[in-house]
Amino acid sequence: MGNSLMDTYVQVFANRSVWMESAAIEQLHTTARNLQGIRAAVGLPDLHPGRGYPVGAAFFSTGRFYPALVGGDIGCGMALHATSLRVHKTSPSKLEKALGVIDGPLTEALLEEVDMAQLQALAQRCGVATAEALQQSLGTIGGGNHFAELQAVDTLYEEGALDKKCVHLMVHSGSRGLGGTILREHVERFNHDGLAAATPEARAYWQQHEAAIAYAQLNRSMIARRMARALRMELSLVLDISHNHVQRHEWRGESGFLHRKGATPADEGLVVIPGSRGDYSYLVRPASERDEALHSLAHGAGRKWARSDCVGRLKPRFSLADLQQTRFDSAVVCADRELIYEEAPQAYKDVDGVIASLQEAGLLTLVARLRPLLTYKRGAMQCC
DNA sequence: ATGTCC
Repeated sequence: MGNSLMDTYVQVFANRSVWMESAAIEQLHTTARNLQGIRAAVGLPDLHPGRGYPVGAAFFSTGRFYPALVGGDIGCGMALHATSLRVHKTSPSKLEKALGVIDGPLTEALLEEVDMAQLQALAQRCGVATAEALQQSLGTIGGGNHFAELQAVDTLYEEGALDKKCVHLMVHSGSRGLGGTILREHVERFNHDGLAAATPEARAYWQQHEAAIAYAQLNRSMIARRMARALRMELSLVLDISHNHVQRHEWRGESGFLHRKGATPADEGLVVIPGSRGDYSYLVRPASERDEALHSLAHGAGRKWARSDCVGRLKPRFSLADLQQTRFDSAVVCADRELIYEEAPQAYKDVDGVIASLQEAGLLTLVARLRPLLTYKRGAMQCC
């Protein structure tokens, strides 16, 4: 039983310059066809194949929603902070030295800043983790495409949008183990069938999902605060936006559910679209009135190569030292030899093509371009 | 993606 092709809107937003895997397009169509109640599926230009469902996509459904479509990293997103550090007073090597290792659990001093009652309440609401477990991974970046990056404002397209003198901090992380546990327990009970709206099961998932969203946001905030402490800088939050979630949503007169799987909301104000760790990131203004891309934008450059192909493709050409610096002379801290190959700029699409695609479709205007000074992926303690 | 899988 599938959805009628006539009633299902499927659209990919990418110009000819963007690397696009046919497997990802197939996943988009298969998902739109096979999950009951899907009315619209949109591929953003960072679209790439995922485990069954594509990443860089948004799906609108009525009557049911699909936790498996959100995936394991519920609440994953981007935060951007302005800092009190002056660009001209610092350098990648200074930053790297001052930062040290920030992978492990938070220290006592930082934990004092955490609202333990909030953590307790989150643990209670999600029902699958203790407050102690949540505290253990709080303030940790994680693996995969997650990172924290200190950046300089390279170009301002909107005058006064950011202070060019200030270093900015971008954090990409999520709910760590919590979201994965919620998804695993859900799939054990319901497979990939999704949940009918307004049932007790739907309400139960919704509560866990809300807890994971809040935990992911708190996690990003604590990552920023531990970096602020190490670098003796003040923070001022510019934005914090999740790109993995499901929301109640109205689309073209129907009310239903909007799933974003690596898709940034276009209806929550300014957002950031990061490039690879050796590329620019963009602060953009979404065209919030436009509905043809399901009120969503790309959440990054998008992978070009599968993780499993990266070491084989890049090791003959690039040493570890090559990958620890970039064309901008920024530093990449990543003590995990496999991860640094998987996350090499070559493994990602060109972010300028991704941005241009969205710009040409009238889905955004540029606000600022940010250039990496130091990207923190994973320090020495955790690896091997 | 992963208090991750070998």
